Formats: sequence, C-alpha cells, structure tokens
Amino acid sequence: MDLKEAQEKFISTWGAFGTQWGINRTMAQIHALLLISEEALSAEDIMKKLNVSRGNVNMNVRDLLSWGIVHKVLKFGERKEFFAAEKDIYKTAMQIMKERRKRELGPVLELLEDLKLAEINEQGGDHFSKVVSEIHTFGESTNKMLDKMIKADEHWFTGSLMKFFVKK
Amino acid sequence: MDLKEAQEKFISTWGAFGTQWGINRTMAQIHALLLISEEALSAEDIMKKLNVSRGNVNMNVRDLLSWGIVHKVLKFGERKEFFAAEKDIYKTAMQIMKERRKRELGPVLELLEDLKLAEINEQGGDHFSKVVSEIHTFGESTNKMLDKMIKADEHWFTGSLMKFFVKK
DNA sequence: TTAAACTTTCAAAATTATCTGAAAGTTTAG
DNA sequence: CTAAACTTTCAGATAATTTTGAAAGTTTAA
Repeated sequence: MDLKEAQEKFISTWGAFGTQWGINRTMAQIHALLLISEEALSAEDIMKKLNVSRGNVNMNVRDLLSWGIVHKVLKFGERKEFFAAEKDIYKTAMQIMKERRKRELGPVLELLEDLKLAEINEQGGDHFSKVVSEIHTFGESTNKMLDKMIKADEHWFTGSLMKFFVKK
Repeated sequence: MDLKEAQEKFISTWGAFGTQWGINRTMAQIHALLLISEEALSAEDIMKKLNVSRGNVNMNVRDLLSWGIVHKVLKFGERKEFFAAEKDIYKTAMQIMKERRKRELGPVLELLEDLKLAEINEQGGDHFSKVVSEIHTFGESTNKMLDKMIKADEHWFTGSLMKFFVKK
C-alpha cells in the first residue's frame, strides 16, 4: 500500500464513518484530510484533493470551525486563508463532546424538565411522568460526568481515569 | 399541557434528536413511543399512532430488535406480535454503547491497524503514520474504557464512577 | 479609486436516505 | 389440508440532505 492509497483509504473511511454519526460525508472527509495534512490547506487545495465544489468546501469548513476542531491559519505574504485541524486527537474528542453536550444534551434536558413540570393528571399520566423523570435523572448524571471530563486536563484523563477503569 | 400533547412532544423531539446521531426519525420515534407506552404495542398500533406504513414499522422495529433495546412480547391468546422497549434507561444506554462499539469502533480500529502495518516509506509518510498511530492509541483506550463500563453493573456506574467524578 | 484576489451565498440540481404499499411469504387454527 | 391472520420484502415513489456553480459580496494591493 503506497502513501496515496493509504491516505485515500483513511479519508474515505472517516467519511463513511461520519455519516453513521449524523455528520455529512464531505465534512468528515475535509476533517480527515486536514488531520493527515502536514501543512495547512486552502479552500482551493481541499477542492482539488476531494473533488468537491467551492461552495461545499466553504460551508463545511465553516462548520468545522464552529465545532472548534479546525482553525484558520494565515500564511505570511499570502492573501488567502488556510485551514488546519487540531492535531491532538484527545483535544479533538473533548471538543466534540463539549459541543455535542451544549448543542444536544442541553435542549433535551430542557424538554424533559418542561415535561416534568407539566401537570398531567390523566389516566396513564403517572407512567409517562415516571419515564420522563428517569430519563431526566440519567441525562443529568451524564451531563455532570461530561462536565467533569471536559474540565479535567489531559493527564487526568489518560492517567487517573484510565487507571480507575483498568483497576476495576 | 395535556398528556397527549406531552407525549407527542416527547416523541417528536426524540425523533429529531435521533437524526442528529445518524438514527432515522421513524426508528427514534418508535423507540420513544414504546418507552412511554405502558403496554406492549403491535405493528398495527404503531402504524396508527405514528401514521407510518406497515413496511416502515416492520423495518424499524426489526432494527430496534437488532440493537437489543426493544423486545418481542407474546400475549396469551393473541396471534400477533407485540413490542416493548427496555424501560431501564441505564440498560438502554449501555446496550447502545455496546452495539455502537461493536459495529463502529471495531471496524475503525481494524482500518487503523491495517494502515499502521502498511509500509510507507515515502516523503510525508512519517507524518501520516504518526497521526494514524495516535488515533489508534486513543481508539484503543476508548475501547477498553467502554468495555469496562459495559461489563460493570449498574450500581458500580451510578455509585463508584459517579463518586469518582464528583470527587474530582 | 479600482480591479484583482479571494470568500460567501443560495436557488436549483443531484444525490442519498427513507417510506410506501401491494405482493409474496409464513404461521396457525380449525 | 386450507384459508385467514399475520409478517416480510422490495421496487418505485417521496422526502430530505447535500452539492454545485455562478453571482454577489468583501478585502487588499497598488
């Protein structure tokens, strides 16, 4: 397997994998490409490598920026913008957790709170309230746990937490 | 808010939420419906409540069965099959973790191993190998951690692990 | 200024994922 | 058996998402 082949395999698998997690293929592929790219790349570079349109690259790069896992890089003497992925995979994972927590877990917890507060005295209302409460409790625990994980430093994660799990 | 309204809100939010995680809306909605349903439901019941076709219900219920978070229930004296969701939300979450680990993390780790093994001596090959190795290491750690979590009992999760995080 | 270099936008087109429903398949009661 | 009750399948239809590309917008060098 030569380098080009290996890189393409990596990019396309990363892309296919992304779609299973609700991330569009191109976005995942751009991320993969930037991960394995030593240099920061311009929109033009990405277009050529992945064979996608300018608009598509623009939209997805902006999305990756909003997730905080890709950054703009300005090259001295160059007018155009370049992009580079956060190379520390641990930081990347934490950042994705953080964003998903904020964007998704938050709103769901809010809904569950609303549903808990709603007064439901009808037949069957007890069961519904019980299910909602249990999910809410679980969600709150998960939320707290994620919070700790996100705030902890890397050493703690790879050190103490891993030891905790291995010990078990 | 009356019960019906609350239930519909729950089902549709669960559905919308699912799509962000690569789960199709109907599947997530069926799951939500079964979660809040005291009785097991037949395909017919689900069709009526969610207003979807027989084929769609069949496909998605089978999918939920394959994830191990919905079970068949046979009612005495009835020929048709009924379905009920696992009601323990902790067990459900563990089951989903377990399946995602098996279906997705496994294949990715395999790819990363293949890429690590491939001999790449070209210019730029070092960087590529380094990235692949780091992701692989991270993936292996995650894999081990998930393994412990899945094998541990519920008490351990809500007890020791939570304490560990709160202590921190 | 201004014009070239570059980025963003977004309506329409292309693609992909999901859903329908009727037909085929299966099971069971009698 | 056999016919009714029920489940599964899957080709085609529909819906949702993604992509394109050209036009509009912005920035900068001179």
